Amino acid sequence: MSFDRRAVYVISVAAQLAGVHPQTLRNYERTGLLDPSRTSGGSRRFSDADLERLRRIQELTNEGVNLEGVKRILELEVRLARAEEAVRELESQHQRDVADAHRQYRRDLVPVSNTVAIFVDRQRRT
Amino acid sequence: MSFDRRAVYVISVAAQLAGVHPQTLRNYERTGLLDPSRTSGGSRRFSDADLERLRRIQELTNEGVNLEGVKRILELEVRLARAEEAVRELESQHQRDVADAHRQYRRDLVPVSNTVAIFVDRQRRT
DNA sequence: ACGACCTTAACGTCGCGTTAGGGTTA
DNA sequence: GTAACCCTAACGCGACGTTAAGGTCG
Repeated sequence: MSFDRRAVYVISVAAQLAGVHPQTLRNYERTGLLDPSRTSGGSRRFSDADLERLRRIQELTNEGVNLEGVKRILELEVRLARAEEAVRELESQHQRDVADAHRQYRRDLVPVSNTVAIFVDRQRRT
Repeated sequence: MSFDRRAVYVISVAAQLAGVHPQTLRNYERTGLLDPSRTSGGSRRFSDADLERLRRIQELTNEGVNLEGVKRILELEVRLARAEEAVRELESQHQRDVADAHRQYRRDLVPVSNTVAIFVDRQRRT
């Protein structure tokens, strides 16, 4: 569930872990689908995040989507996840804010209809 | 902005309007990308909605996305639009509900701290 | 009865995964 | 020094737009 953010896999290992030809990974980088970091010597190093993305790329290409399609789909999936997260966030915030509004009054308010006399001291108001 | 929902275009006209070979439209239907209605005689009839979708398909394929990718992208775009609409809807509903909560109390409640005496008639409560 | 529709199938191009060849890093 | 990395380029297969051939609707 939690990833090591460091880029640790050389291309052959990354390729093996994803069941892909190493040259395929170079192709993906060239077309902008992946962006692994590099050592000072110029070798690629893939992170867990790169691998996760790579596996999603594999799923999509195996299902017949070409690279241009994969690129757009991944972007749309990110945007969709953000929007759905925003919906969940708004829904819970809605609950809280409405409940707070009620609580604020229930704490120290009394319905006028339930009182026989009220004397308001407006001077004391801030 | 508003479309005629009726399917009125024969395949040659639809193809011409979208700048596409008629046979391409038959391919799109076969792969499930379009679903024009049919006359009793078996001829295809395309609606404005079909044409709108067709133009979006053209945009994507011209940009290098293959048909499987187009199919998924169109679906994701619908889901994204729905989610973003839900966000807007929740935001305005939030405003309304919180304001309503306040209004409900302001109409007939008075802060306890601003009164010098309250006599509650609990018998009258429903 | 002729033109536009229908279907299935063949052709051609292009994207992309793989392989090959030659040079550099560890 | 050898094994794995780097790059560019060529090969091969499959997807897809187009064309072709033959039959049916209006």
